[in-house]
Amino acid sequence: MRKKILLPNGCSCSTPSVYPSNWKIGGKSLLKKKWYINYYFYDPEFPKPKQVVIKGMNEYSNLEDRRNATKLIYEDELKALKELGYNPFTKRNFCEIEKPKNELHKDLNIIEAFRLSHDKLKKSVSKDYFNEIRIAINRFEKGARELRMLNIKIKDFKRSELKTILEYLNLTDHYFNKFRSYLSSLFNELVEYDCCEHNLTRDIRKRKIIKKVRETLEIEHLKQIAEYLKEEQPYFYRYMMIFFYSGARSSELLRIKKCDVNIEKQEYKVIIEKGRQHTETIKIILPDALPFWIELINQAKTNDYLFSIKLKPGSTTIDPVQITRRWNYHIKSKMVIHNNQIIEKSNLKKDEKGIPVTADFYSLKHLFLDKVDASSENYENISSRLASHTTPNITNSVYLINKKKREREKLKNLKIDFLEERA
DNA sequence: ATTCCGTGAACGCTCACATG
DNA sequence: CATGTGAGCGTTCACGGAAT
Repeated sequence: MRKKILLPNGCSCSTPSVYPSNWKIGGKSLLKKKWYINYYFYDPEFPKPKQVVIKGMNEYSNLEDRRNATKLIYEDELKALKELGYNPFTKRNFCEIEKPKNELHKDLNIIEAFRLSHDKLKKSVSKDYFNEIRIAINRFEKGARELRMLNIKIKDFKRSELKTILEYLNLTDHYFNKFRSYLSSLFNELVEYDCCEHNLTRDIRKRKIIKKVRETLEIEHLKQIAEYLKEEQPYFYRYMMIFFYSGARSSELLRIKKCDVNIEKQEYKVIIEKGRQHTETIKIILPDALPFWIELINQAKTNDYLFSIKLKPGSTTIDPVQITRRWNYHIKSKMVIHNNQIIEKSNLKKDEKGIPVTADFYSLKHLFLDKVDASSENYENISSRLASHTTPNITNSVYLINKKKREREKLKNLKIDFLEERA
């Protein structure tokens, strides 16, 4: 009996034989015969073996050529069987078939399943959110590892086990809930791919959160800070004024290019990135902010971002986090309130203690928006209009577009006595 | 030496929808 | 119409490198 040869994917074959058997040494009379290579292929998925016969060598009528051809065919066939996983039943090379390696299936362990599921979200969620989920999975994996729960298969994963891991992670209430929602996104995918029956997170209670009030500043103090920044950090001051008067997010402002701004119309456009759709939105420039915009535009080249490095026009974008850092660096860590005045910490006398400035930059936006609403009795909810949150339904309606246009025209004339020195 | 910027991680807030 | 949920975007902190 010839030896069986083991092949990829649990298949095997008999050692191919060549007819005539004395093909290597026989004389010219062999040329009268029809040569062939013969072997049997075994695939556990098929009940009977398949007999394979190859005859390509017979087109050579010279004995040497036929021998060589046979040898080549023989070697090629073996190579195809062993290395490419050629399967005579399916006529495909098993090893070259796109493996469902990246596919979700219920036998994956929980972390593998989470990671694959996470990968599927890439197309539909923001970069940030995608990243946050990745971070959450990392942390989850760490917990599961420490609890020796890494090897649980996704199909066997139990609510109680999920709960155990989550509890073990010692998350704050808020982050616990966030975590829960990250995992929920993952489970939604997993359920769709039949990896599990339910979205297990749904059965885990959310934790109660106590809302904190954001610290803010007195308007008077903010004015003083603005004065200070005007002298010491004019670019930051300029940004701050535009930010406050715009009602926009830093992430939006930092993406604006010179060509997005139309000074004559008092308008600029921003791109709001939500999911896959990036929506362009027109926002207006309030009269009080106009000088700052003009200054920026004059300093910028056409393709410049208005707020690049150092918050000056330039060719690169910067991370919105820079705004917070500036605020921390220049205000929070340097300035204190003393005798109801904002002063530099270093100017305090020895035994004097100031009240630290704790308000964060963003909280001041709310302060300002309140002010906007208050100073514009006629236009209720101006601030949300400034922020211009749109929904798809609204943008689709011509009537509403015109209405929005009219509203914008009104805003263009709105004056607010914010941070204005009065004579 | 000081200032600024980038990145990863953790955590916080809130709008816009879906849901009931 | 109130409430829950998903998603986007915000801050804080630590570390480290580049520019000035």
